Amino acid sequence: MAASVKEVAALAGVSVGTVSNVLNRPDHVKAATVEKVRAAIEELGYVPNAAAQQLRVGRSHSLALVVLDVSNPFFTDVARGAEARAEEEGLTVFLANSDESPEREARHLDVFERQRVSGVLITPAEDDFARLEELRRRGIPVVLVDRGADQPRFASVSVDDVAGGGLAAQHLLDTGRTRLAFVGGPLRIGQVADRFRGASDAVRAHHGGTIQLFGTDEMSLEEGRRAGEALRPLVREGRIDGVVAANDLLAIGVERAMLFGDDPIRVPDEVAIVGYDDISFAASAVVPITSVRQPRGLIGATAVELMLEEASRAKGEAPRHVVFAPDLVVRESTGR
Amino acid sequence: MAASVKEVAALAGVSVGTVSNVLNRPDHVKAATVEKVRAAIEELGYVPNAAAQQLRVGRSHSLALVVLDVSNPFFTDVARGAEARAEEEGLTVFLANSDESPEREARHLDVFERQRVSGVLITPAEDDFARLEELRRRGIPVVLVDRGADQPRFASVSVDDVAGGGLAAQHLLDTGRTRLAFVGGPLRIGQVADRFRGASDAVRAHHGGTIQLFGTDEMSLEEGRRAGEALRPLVREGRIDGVVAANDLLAIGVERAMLFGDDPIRVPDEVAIVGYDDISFAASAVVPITSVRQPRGLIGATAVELMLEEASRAKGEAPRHVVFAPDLVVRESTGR
DNA sequence: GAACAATCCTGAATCGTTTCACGATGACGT
DNA sequence: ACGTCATCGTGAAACGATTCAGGATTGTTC
Repeated sequence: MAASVKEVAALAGVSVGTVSNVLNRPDHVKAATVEKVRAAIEELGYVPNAAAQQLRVGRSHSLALVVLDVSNPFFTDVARGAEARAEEEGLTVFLANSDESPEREARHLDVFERQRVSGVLITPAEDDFARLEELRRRGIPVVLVDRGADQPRFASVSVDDVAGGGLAAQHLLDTGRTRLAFVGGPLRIGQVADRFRGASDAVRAHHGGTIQLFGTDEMSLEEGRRAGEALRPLVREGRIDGVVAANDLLAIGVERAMLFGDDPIRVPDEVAIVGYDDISFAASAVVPITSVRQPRGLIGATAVELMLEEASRAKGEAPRHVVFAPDLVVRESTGR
Repeated sequence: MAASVKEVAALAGVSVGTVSNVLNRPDHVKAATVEKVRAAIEELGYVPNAAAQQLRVGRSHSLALVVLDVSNPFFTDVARGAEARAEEEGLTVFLANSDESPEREARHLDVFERQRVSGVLITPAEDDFARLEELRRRGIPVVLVDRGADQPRFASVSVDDVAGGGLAAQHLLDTGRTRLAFVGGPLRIGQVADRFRGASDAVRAHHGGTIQLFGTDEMSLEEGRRAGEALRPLVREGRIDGVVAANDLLAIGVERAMLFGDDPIRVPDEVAIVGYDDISFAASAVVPITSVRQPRGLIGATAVELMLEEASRAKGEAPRHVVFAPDLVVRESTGR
């Protein structure tokens, strides 16, 4: 069906090798010949067969990005950053969604391994690195994304969640709130634990500050609302004046619980709220929410960077770990 | 680096043909041999090279899904549906994001054509079908997603937006609201125009109903809020008692404008609101919002179906168009 | 035990590209 | 006019899997 170099060569009256040269090193070929070949390519609508190229060259000009949830803006921004950086290298990014399912993740990895992608950037659904070890042993560079700063065996790029939690709490302390609540959970999620630790440390370092943990089962708007209801009386009694939420959905939920119902609690006057992730809904909440922002695009770009490094890393060298510092986007929910 | 059939064959003491047979038609091979080969595959960690397979077989067991925005839940659900259906056929779905940019779209299509994907499912960023025609001429089936029910030359799967607009308005009429407003725009977006037309038709068919258009520049929460502010006095004066929004973000914005500020307007008592798309935020709005839902997973699955049909469609047959009817999810924002 | 069939396996050809050693051509200096 | 160099182009080999005509082996039947 589709034309091949052979047909192009025949039409242009040259050999297949020359067609290939026109495509890959036009300067090695006389201008007139280049023109002839280009014309033939045009006429036949020739499109190189990636499979043949890859078979010959051994590598595919593509890399895989396996994320937990494509509909999460965090990951789509990471993907955008990765695509931009990859494009500079002439690499295509295949985006795959594991939906937090180890089975789906495994299926995707299988496909990508058969595809001989030149690297895998992944946020693993579980803490089981056996499959990834295997991939690496077989020569496919692996980079952990938003995970694994503590994994000596893999390169990784992540964000310092302890620092992020600290940033959120410190901001509240700096603006005069001293009786804080941390809303988030479950604590077995590393990110949540780190954010809580960072917040606690900041409060401990501040003379006279306190922080209470309000655990949640998941990081949803509904759970945030529930936690907010529980917080209401404490705020009324003056025992809580600032809330650090482990993500923005929780923060929005907490804010709603405060604002609604009879006897509304004013934000930020009676209670200030800080979220985490800086999703677009944080900025367009009823009272726009201050939030901790992660450098998402940069994370993606760096992951590609590390992947390239891994590809050429010497046996002895240790994989590199990049940890970014988050920053704070201040909005009305903590204003005065 | 990676092992090939040849090495597996050598280790198992058989020919390459036999290894291939073990992989593809195990029943043509003696059980004992199968065992030997399997063991060799295991030992070498052999993974078939997709490029070589594809080169030989001619087709790639993959298809492309090019969407306008991966972070839009509509498309991620479509993708999920497509993946599920594709998997049944042993096909892998490559998800690509055009970000509404024709250039990015073109780049992706180039890559996919080189990859010889067995089909392209796409929501085009523009109404320029030249590139898609070309793809099809070169033997790659193309299916338009959420577009092109009016394109005689391409198969398509979409949702009846006229019916959806009608559904929304009819529901308001049925629950006793007769003085409606339609919020949405710009009207040059086909979907918006269709939804408005559907709503208008329903109102016109209802004795004594009216509907006013409130145009917006985009379909965002902020624009919804703006429109809501403009609607407030009309609601107060009793000249509007129901709102049909062209999407859920607008509906949420309108709701906020009603609910907040001094002198809140009660939803649904004073004004009822219907959104469109049924995004998760619609259900978790302050007053959960009634919304028109599209069968997203089904759209994806059907797109794959049509792609398969296209692949085997005879020259004379016309491409098929599937149009789904949306349905209504009733929530408190239109309750009594 | 010869003839024949069934079963199992082999090995070469093939897909489309890139690569590379080497041949052809022409230009230049002497 | 001849050797020397560049410059261009050629054509075959290679990548790894699949396919298929046909060879080898085993089993069955009279």
